[in-house]
Amino acid sequence: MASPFSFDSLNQAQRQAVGALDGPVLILAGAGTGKTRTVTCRIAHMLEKKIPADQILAVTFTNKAASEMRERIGGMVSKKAASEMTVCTFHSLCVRLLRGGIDKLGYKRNFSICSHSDQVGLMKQLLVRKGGTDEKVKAETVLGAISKAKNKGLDPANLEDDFFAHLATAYQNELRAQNAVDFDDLLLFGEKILREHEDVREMFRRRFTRVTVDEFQDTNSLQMQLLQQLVGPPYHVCVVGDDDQSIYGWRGAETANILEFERFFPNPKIIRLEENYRSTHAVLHTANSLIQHNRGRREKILRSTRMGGDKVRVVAMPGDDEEAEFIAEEILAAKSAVGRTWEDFAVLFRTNGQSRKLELALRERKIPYRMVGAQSFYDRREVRDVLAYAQLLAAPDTDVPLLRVLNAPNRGIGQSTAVLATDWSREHHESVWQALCDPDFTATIGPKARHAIEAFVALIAGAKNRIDLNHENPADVLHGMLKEIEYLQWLERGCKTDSERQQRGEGIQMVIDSLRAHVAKGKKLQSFLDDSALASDREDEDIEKKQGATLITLHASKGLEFPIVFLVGLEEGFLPHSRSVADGTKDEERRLLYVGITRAQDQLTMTYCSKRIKWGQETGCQPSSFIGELDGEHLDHTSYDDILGAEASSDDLASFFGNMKGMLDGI
DNA sequence: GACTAACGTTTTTTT
DNA sequence: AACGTTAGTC
Repeated sequence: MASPFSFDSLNQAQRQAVGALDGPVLILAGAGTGKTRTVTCRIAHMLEKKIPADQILAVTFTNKAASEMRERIGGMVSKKAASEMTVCTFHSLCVRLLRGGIDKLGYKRNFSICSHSDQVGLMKQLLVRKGGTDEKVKAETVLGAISKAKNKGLDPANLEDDFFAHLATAYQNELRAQNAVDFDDLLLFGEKILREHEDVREMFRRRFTRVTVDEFQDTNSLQMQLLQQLVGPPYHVCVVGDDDQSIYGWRGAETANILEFERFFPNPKIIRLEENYRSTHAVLHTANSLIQHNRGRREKILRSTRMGGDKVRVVAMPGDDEEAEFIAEEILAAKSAVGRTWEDFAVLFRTNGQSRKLELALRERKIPYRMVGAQSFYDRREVRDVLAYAQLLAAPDTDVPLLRVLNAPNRGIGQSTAVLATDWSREHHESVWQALCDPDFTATIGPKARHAIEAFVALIAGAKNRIDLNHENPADVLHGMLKEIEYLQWLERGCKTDSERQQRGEGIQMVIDSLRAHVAKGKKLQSFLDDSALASDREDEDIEKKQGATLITLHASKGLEFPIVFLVGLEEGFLPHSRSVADGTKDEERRLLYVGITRAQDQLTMTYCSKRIKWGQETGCQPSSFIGELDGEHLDHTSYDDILGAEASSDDLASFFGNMKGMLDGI
């Protein structure tokens, strides 16, 4: 059969997966088994079988993954069909649902989505208001508990801790008063509407007859409930995932969804993709030997299609300095000897804090590198501020963004005035914005602050009118407003370095440009804010363009692959992390290491140190207990000294001096 | 209301 | 070591 998606190049199990279009299907796709290719082929197959593109729904974990999948399918079949499919995250699907029907739950359809920083801002406010005296709880802790409850289908108002329950109730009331929802509410409310309104549910089920969920091991129970509402008989639903790569349990991911799939959708076809095209036999054997120590998994053994391969090295290091130097030297040596490109190398670590020494060592040797993750774009101050202003132009009644920029730049509305406004708004059951607009309120304020408030209200209202009434481009209006208030100049005054100043300016420009591009596509300001709130937190687009060796956390490395991988800090307390040992989630740490190992295509080196600088203090380290779980057959357990000694006695003098230099530099 | 100094904290990260 | 937060001062 001649197909647009090269059916011939698929293996037995992959073909089975592509062919099984009807009824529930569970695809257990091990690392490197061609999961993405299989899923995209399967959807292409649907289109070939004349299933209308607009009936196909594919749910991914991130928006980035969604656009990638759409692109791949577009390349296989027609661009047109790909654009007619719905490929998105659970959250964006729910936004669409709620924009059309959230009024059923008593919210207005122009609701705003509370970003993470908005949530924290709101909770901090509540803590001050409710906590009063000595409560030492952090906003993130409370929000975490609320989120966990929501994702488990529990009411946060019934949290065990009375204080938390009280805060949760206040938090929810506050959101409702501001006509705002948080990320979890999107799923919660979406599920509720589907469950309670048969007409909406039936409409969705007729609309989407074929549902695919990718990265299923990362879904939580709320998402599972949502999926159940979304999919009706005859249950043409396909989920794809790997329980061994479930590393987001701390965020509520339920491996039960994948382990007990048949409980939710009876008699599924279960297809295992076990043929690995990525790694050498040595790497894969080592990975398999580790993951077998986990209980309660869907048994599967990855088979390598690439026999042999270099031994996996485990290297004992004296300290973290030597570890960084060693890896930098190894990269340098392998680059010139075997003719690798910088992009072939990756260094994986457990915590972001472990990257600093590595960065220094690489920089010293002029090895270009790219850090994935580290500083979140949407956490940058100027980005948050500008988005807050944009939010005010769309709906000024949302308090958190308003309070955020009320005095940024300083305009003489300080903390005390902000508190007065907030109190007034609560007493009168209105938003802070309404309070600021209310002459009865401003009359209670001193003349200086009153004039400042009037100017602020005029600024926002004027800009909003230019968009709503004059239909000017929101990007121009926002840009003009920032210019007018000299926002950038104010920000720059607080900068210490030129590069910092430049970065701030770029951040502002990026938001404006992004808004402009959005408007050019014919979308509204509100939809820009939705997308920004739901956008993946990282500047992913830029990372791929950047050149160099990759420095990345184990979590962020999932889904990626590299010819040569270094995995650092295999020490008890780091991997497994001490907190996870305390929480009794060591299995997840094992999966994390498993994910790290299976990133390697050709060569893998794991290191551990006897001592390490932690929080500015030298601490002794023990090798990770996971090292002992690795099967020795393809393992080469050595030490830093062994390797240096061996190289010194060989004829490779260049390498010897290279290492000497490395050691001296490290002192 | 704005600025500075001491203080405490530090896993992973997406929506 | 490095960051953000908070309390205290001008």
